[in-house]
Amino acid sequence: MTVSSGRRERKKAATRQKIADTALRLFLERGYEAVGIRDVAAEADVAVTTVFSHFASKEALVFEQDEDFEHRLTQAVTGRAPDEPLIPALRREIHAMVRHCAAESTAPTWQMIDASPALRQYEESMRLRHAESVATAIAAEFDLPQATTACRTIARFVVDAYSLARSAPDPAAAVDEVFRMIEAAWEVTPMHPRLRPS
Amino acid sequence: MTVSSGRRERKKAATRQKIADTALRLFLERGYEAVGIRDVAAEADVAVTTVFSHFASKEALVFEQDEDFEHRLTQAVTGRAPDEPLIPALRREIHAMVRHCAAESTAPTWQMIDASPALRQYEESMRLRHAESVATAIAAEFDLPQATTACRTIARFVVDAYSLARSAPDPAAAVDEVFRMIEAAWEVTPMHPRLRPS
DNA sequence: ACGGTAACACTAACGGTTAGGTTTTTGGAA
DNA sequence: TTCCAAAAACCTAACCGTTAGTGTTACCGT
Repeated sequence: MTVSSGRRERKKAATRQKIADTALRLFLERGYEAVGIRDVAAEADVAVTTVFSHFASKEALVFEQDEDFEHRLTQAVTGRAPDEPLIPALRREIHAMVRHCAAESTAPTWQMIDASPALRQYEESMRLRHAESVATAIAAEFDLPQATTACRTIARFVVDAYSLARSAPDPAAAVDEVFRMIEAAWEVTPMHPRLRPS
Repeated sequence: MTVSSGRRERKKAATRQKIADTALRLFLERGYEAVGIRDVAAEADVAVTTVFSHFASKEALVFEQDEDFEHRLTQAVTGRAPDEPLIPALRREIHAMVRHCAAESTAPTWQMIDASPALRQYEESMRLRHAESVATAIAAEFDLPQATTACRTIARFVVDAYSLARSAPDPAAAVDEVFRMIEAAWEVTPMHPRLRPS
């Protein structure tokens, strides 16, 4: 029933992937703004409406698999070692994300993103959505019924760290610098267990 | 020469204002997405191209005068009393801005903004631009040649405070809560004069 | 084999935005 | 006053992302 075992789903996934691959290739070849949705659809040999049935917008084509960064962040919160404090766990994950953006294979894509205001704006609002998820995960971690202002603030600061680091001359050092500040902010929070022994 | 006496500029400003007023009125009457640029232009009795020569986008019509929030923030940094510390000055200004959004007269506009994803996204990226200006102002205040990561981080946190407070149940309390965290972050920054006696 | 439904296609449009080129208004100089 | 250059506004026609409406095909469970 739910496991409607797979040719249909495989074909759907294949179509989606073909669209994403084609789009990214064209964007890198000719530049993001120089390529229209109609170009992508034609080159991928699908209808324009099919493109939009797989991706919510032109920008979403670029951030195809990056939507799972949200999952990695919430996972860093809920799935960390039992004794690992929250902030260092988040720092590790942000470090990994920043490193990934600078990696050989993905670097041209990120340069393209940095060069396009539309893409930068899309990424920022994507990160804001992610921050809300992180806030919820933090709240759950501390048995709060819902995300408090402190949760949401820490989450926001964490995605800020990513954003600030990416545009810094030394991204890794910037992550550490921002996280020193986040750690300090965290310590004046009701959630910080500074009064609880072990 | 530069003072090319004012009728031209006054007329231009008047046109701009008429467009902005008409747009806001229509948006509030019929809803933001239900009103097209062509409607605004017709009602303001100008051409569509004239609208776009005064405003960069449809969203910009709503944030007409809010561009000067940027000025108020940088002013809070550079124009504060000689002995007033940086963070409290910024907190005062954010408090004022949040209060302004909840004011009787502007409340419907802000409700409209909250109801429209396009407007919320536009506002967020506007605030990010503002954060960069604030970062530059902070850097100048500490005789830095350019904005460091710490400057940019504090600036980002400050605009986060605004954003988080606006969506909190008690905005004023939220500003204070977030600023307690910002203050803590500020104190672990190289710029904090904790080692300098008076 | 069959009926339902998910995926895809096609056409046509909508709405924000811009390019092109023209007309009107304005400020200042002859 | 008269005339000119520049600014402001206009008009038309499109471009491009996006969506609605309406089929058509391919797959899945029965």
